[in-house]
Amino acid sequence: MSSCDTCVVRNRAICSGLNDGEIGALNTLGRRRNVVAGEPLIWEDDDSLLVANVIEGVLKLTTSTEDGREQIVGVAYPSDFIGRPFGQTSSASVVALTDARVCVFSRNDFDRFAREHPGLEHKLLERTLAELDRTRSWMMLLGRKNASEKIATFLLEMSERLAESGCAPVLGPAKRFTLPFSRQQVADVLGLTIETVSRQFTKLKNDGVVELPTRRDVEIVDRPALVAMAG
Amino acid sequence: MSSCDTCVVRNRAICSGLNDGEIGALNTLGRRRNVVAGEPLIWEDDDSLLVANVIEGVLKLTTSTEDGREQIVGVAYPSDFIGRPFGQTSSASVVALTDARVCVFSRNDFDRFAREHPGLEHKLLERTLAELDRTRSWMMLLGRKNASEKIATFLLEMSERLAESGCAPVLGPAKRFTLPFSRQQVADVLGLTIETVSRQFTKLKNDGVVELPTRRDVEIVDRPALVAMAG
DNA sequence: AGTCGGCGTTGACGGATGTCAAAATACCAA
DNA sequence: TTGGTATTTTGACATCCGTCAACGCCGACT
Repeated sequence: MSSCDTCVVRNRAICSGLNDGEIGALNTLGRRRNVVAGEPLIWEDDDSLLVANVIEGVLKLTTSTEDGREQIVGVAYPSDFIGRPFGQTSSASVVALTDARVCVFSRNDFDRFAREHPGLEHKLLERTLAELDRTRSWMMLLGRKNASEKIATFLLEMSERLAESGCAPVLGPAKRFTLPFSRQQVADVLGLTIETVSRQFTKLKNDGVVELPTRRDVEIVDRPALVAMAG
Repeated sequence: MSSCDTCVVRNRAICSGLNDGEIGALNTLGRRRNVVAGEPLIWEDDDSLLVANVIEGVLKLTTSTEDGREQIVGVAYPSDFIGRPFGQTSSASVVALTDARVCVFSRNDFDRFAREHPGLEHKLLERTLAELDRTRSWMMLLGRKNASEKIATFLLEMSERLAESGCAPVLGPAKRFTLPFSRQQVADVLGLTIETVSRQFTKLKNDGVVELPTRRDVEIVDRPALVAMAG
């Protein structure tokens, strides 16, 4: 039996552009792989050897300078596609933030298969265009927003992205959620230092806008205030 | 006679994925349009009504906050594709920086045509993936680089992008070029203020790294220094 | 040529955020 | 529970860059 038959992201990932026969063919090329939190899957500037669909978990895409500064340039959730097809090298590293399960393909196999299946390429194109939109709006945040606007925008985005994963019908943004990021990683997403992130979180807590029961859990108490802060 | 026959970007734009018959069909959907410097072509958050290929000139893609802050999130050169196919709204405004000539299509027409021509969609996918790579490396700049690193990186990128336009065989980065940006626009690309940009330019000039014969012209005198500064 | 207006430069100053260091807290394993 | 470690928080201080204001330059137009 094809493992695609039981895949929870079958209807949301780029595979949804394929019929049953095509899925079967693609299935022979890919394999499931578990990645534990903190483990890298793809290295920046390495030959782009593999691509993958995220089945479960959250991964970060990062770029780094030689002197060790890091910027998180993307976050991959279940059903997202990662890796760089049709190119020699990957421009970002991919590292699991939580334990994750992915469906990996060799880049060469995937490229060949995709070129023969326009439906798959179309889904990938739609996804890539959407990711580009999202990335561009993040550039606005990085270039033009101050620390408190960055934090507010970040928390609102998290409450939306982390709610989407459920299959429930349109439940809206989550009021309470668990961040897949450490404070340092939040800083790496927002182009801030860990100290600034920490101070901003403390301020939001003191102002009664959010509650922070643990290091990773967030409860949004005053969403309108957050929206106003996000700018 | 099809205007595509004489199009200077015919072999570099996404149209290069089409044969002569297909080009003829696409040609009936599109029309040439001139855009004068400063004129907008697409508005942020508007219904995405048109897409286009850039034939000549340079255009900026921008996003803005309600209170008027602006971030340039992309720059389109000849042969680049602009607009948002397969989506309802565009996430960025497009405004000409120089007088420009574009080949525009209604989004609906283009979407329909693209879905029927996988070769075109493939070219668009490759272009979108490359643009996403470029955008991500720009996020690193916005989030983690300081003013002098930003300026150095910017000038090096300009010297490469502005050299590419020629048909000459691999002439390498330009030593001397004319910026399509005002100082304010450079600031909007880099997430800085016009004053900081101006001071950094002056410093580079005083240090003998560049010469600035006019407000728009740049000559790179000490490229290795610039590369070292770019981080 | 003279004048006007936009753009760019320069200076003085302040504040937001980074840096460095220490303390506190949460998490984990025994 | 307890101890140990990594993470986070907090504080003091430094600095880079933004803000505000004045001035200068260059091109356009009469």
